[in-house]
Amino acid sequence: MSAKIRPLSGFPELLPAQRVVEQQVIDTLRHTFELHGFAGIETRAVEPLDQLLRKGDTSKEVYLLRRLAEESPEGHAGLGLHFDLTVPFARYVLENAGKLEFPFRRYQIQKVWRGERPQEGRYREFTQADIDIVGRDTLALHHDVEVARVMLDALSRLDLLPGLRLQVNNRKLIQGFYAGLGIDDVDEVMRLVDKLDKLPVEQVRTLLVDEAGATEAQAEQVLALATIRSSDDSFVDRVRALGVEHPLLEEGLTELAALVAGCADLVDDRVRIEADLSIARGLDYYTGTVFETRLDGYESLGSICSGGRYDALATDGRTTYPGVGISLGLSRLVVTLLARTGMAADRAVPSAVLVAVTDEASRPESDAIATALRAHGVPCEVAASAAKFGKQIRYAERRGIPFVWFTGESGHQVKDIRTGEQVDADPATWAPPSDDLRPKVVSRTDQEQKQ
RNA sequence: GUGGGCGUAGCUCAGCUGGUAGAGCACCGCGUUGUGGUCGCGGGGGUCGCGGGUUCAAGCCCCGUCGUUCACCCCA
Repeated sequence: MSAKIRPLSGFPELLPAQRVVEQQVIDTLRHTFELHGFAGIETRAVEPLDQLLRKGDTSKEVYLLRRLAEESPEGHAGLGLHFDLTVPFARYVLENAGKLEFPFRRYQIQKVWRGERPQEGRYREFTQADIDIVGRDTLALHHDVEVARVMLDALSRLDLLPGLRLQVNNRKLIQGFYAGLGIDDVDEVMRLVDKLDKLPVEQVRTLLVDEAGATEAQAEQVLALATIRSSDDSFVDRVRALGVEHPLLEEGLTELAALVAGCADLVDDRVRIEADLSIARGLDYYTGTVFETRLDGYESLGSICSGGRYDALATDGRTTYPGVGISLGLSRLVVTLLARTGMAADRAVPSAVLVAVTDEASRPESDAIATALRAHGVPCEVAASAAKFGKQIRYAERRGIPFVWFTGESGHQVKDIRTGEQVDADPATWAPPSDDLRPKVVSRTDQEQKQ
């Protein structure tokens, strides 16, 4: 192990005090998902290559698996690391269809891998938190509303986040509108419209005409649709005012209006929902509702939480399992937030107490004190060495441990090293204030107040 | 995959027209023979990413390479 250690970008790793923050987010997500009755599952890290590549032009993103001494003609095992949790979930549903109850609601918080060129918020290994609901043959629209509501609830509970907005749209609405306009290359137009948040309108207009073969009039209407956004169902009238007619458009309008209305009661100043008719999503399997989520002040990150309705992702040829889901980019969110705000836990270890060791001969007595504290739920550790008490206090201070326990001729005493206050205490009953029991995340606003 | 920026101590960086590698912070020790933080004094730490070239002489110039970072592509 004397080889030179080099960092590897795109595979983010956290320090202990940062991991506390991530763990807290994971705990909140799991708690929220379970409150809504979603079952937790984990799928294997690898899928057969043909499964992974069904999704479309993602082949260059997939990490292949091979043994060092691979001898197969292809030179690999035909397996790849999964690059999202939706495709493996679709496979899982088909494989276990006979044992699952539908509609099946599950959450899944796991690592995924993509062969990306890393940059802020883009990693080669990262964690996603997905919720999906899958039905057999049919899945009612109210489940689209449900996944949005669950994720809004989860985001609301993550009070370390800045303001954000869940942007929703509907593929039927877009496709119906484009069909009503007589546009041929619907996918290409959607792809170009998706660039509106990066390119100026005029440039997108030019691209629509030059690359997607739209007429000037069609481009005009496409852009008019894409600029519509509203936090209530007023977008419906604005779309109708454009004068385009198509049955699919009507269906999309109805669905989107129901979705926005169905989430209205969960909105507050920090967490909002908005119909944004420029949202299209690149993935081709979405068939109705689509979601994206943007953090205020973090627009360059892109979406931190995306998903949508997919009516045909999972099918065994005889039965189709339509689904709707949404995926939170946990790493994108947490790693970026940590880096930009310096947010972290107030201590790097769980210990609330450091039990001092007077000399090595009496270490068993210190161990016994620690055992007594743990017996009633106080996380603690025993000093690593019987160094001078000043050193032991510094040991605690460096780690952010708020209390040090001393045992001497005068009996047991516990010292709050932040105030210097030292009092008599009984290891069988003493506990720190509940605020000090676990590491606390120093929140965004706390940090701003300190500065 | 395409294009640009940057690699000097654990961290942030300085290093002049090439001439014997520096600062601050952090870390360790002592002052302080068993209760920290302040202060003072002292100390340990660097194949200047790596390889080659030019030169009497390269951290500095040239080429390559690796790493990293940003933008594009795509996406969580």
